[in-house]
Amino acid sequence: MEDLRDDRDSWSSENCSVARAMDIVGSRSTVLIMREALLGTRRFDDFVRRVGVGEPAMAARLKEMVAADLLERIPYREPGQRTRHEYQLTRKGRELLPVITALRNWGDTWAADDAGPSIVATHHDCGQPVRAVLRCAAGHEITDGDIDIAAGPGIIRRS
Amino acid sequence: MEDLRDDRDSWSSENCSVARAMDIVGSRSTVLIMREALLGTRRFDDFVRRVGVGEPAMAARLKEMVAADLLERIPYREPGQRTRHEYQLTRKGRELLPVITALRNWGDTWAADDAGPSIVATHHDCGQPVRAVLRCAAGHEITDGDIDIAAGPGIIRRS
DNA sequence: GAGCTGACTTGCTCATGCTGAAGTCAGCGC
DNA sequence: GCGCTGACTTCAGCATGAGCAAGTCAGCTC
Repeated sequence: MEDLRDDRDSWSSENCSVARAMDIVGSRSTVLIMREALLGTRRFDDFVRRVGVGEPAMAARLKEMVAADLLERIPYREPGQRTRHEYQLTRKGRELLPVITALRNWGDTWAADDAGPSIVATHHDCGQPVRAVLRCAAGHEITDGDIDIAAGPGIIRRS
Repeated sequence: MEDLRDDRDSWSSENCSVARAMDIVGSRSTVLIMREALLGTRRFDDFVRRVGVGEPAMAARLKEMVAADLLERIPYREPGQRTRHEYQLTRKGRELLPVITALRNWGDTWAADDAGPSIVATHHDCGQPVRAVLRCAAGHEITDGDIDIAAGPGIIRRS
């Protein structure tokens, strides 16, 4: 199969999944909210405190994220309390875990302070640290540079 | 080992690798420049055309990325041409491949148009598609939710 | 030495994201 | 039925990012 990189100008990146993903989760606060949500945070004021963003910004971000179907706004009720709403991850949101993990791995390696990473994700079954790695469908792990770029069905060729 | 999520308020996210990574590669255009760089683009005007961002913004972004050590500005000379500069990925930049790949996978699943993805990364050796997956150091693949959060050496406990 | 081209820079304007302070609003506890 | 609390909203105001148009600058070609 041809490697598309050999003729990068023959195709456009109009239909680019990376760009589309960035349009949805491209802002710093959205990513940090996802980090918190993946760590289990659900309530408005916890998000505000833990992400370190102001209330107006948080309200706006959460509204966007519910509209984008990353979070779901669900009513709940603790005994003796009135009904409130919490923000739960949808499947679409939960599937950002590899993205956040890859970002955390990279930050641990290239942007951590001397003390090292503050948190480590570990495999529940064996306790070993978890990382985002590249793997092909045949099960081979990818080491630097073993990748070709092939055309997918949604490619838009330039005239 | 305790799961930190059980007491999320006992530690702060001051020293957060995700936030630090976002401070460096958090903007849409930076990510799209990384996409292009990982696809092999090196020259200023190619970046401008392929990323679809204006020249002033591109010049500013590239300068930032060189300062952040994601790219290196290297002089080169084609025969009959004068000396120019190209932008080559550093190791720090190349190691963002899992992040971009995870983002592309997610975009393919959740934000692609009906035609499907426009490009597919394949393993050079076997031709199978490549994905970013979570794996622990013992080699187990992580399926949804098998993750604990443990304290790392850089954790900052709240007083 | 005039023109061309690639790689920027400058200047201006618009849009977005965030901040801080203050206000609103809905119920449960009393 | 008054106050409290959690969850917001409203209102300036600032900083950043991006767009477009135009200008600059170096050095190779002719």
